[in-house]
Amino acid sequence: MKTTPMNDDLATRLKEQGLRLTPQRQLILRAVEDLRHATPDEVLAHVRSQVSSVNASTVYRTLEVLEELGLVRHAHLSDRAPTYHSTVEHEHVHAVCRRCGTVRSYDPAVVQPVVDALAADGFVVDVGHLAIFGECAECGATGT
Amino acid sequence: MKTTPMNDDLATRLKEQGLRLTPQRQLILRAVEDLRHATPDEVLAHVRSQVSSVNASTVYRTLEVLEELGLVRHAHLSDRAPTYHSTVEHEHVHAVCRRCGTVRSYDPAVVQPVVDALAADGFVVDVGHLAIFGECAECGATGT
DNA sequence: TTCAGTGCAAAGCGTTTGCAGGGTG
DNA sequence: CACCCTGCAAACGCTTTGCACTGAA
Repeated sequence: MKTTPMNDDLATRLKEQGLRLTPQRQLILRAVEDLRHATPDEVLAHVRSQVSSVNASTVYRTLEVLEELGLVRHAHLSDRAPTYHSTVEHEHVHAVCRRCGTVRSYDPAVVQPVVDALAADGFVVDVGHLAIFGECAECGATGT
Repeated sequence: MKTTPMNDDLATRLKEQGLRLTPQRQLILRAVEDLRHATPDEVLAHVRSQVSSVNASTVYRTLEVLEELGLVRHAHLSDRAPTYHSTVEHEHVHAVCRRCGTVRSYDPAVVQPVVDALAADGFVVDVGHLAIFGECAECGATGT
């Protein structure tokens, strides 16, 4: 198994928690990074394309661990499965077109006014989790 | 069955679409209004507390119809079931504390800057669907 | 050698669907 | 009296869980 910066990070954080470094955990983290935005199912498929026989429950359990370690994050970009992405990328806000399903990423600065407004109330917004639904330019232009 | 303004609205809109006014549809719409924010399951329980034997599938099908008619809306305030609310109330944005689960409603004005920013991109935000996750003042003050 | 991690299978939860009977318009 | 709507039951998609075995440290 090759060593990458992210892998070192994984190994370190796992050790801190008394957890173990396994091939599955490395592969699943790599899959999330490669796919950029992926559901557990897509992660499973990606991992299986490299190594046979990885179980779905392992993917779910691993994504949970990786999220606790702060290496991945998830957001709900559809009514169905959640979407995971690596925290190596910059934090971003998702805008999802409900008509065509396209996901656009925006800089967190876009929602800063909202964050500030709610902060006045003592509410701390989890920007990375934010999903904004609506209709994109292409779909809107096409008319209804 | 009593007649209310909302019920008249329901009857009218159903007729426009060639659909039928049934006791179930009236009860389910009323339940959503009474509960303010409710999952399909909670709506079902509420309706059943008044009339026995209403089926879950009827609730799902009816909520879908009511949403198409523009009488109710839904947002995803948890990782599980969606939450429905009546459109009689003013449109509002939801802020959900991930720690205690409390849902706070905010005026859409709070997110206007975001709406404007994305509008510059041709993206039309569905404000009513928006759910902002984070941590509320009480939970934040308590420390981690 | 220990105990965290895995695969497997079954169950869980929320939701959808096919069908036949029932009630609205 | 046509046909929309309902209840029922089964199936569905995604996720979680219990258990015994495996393998990392």
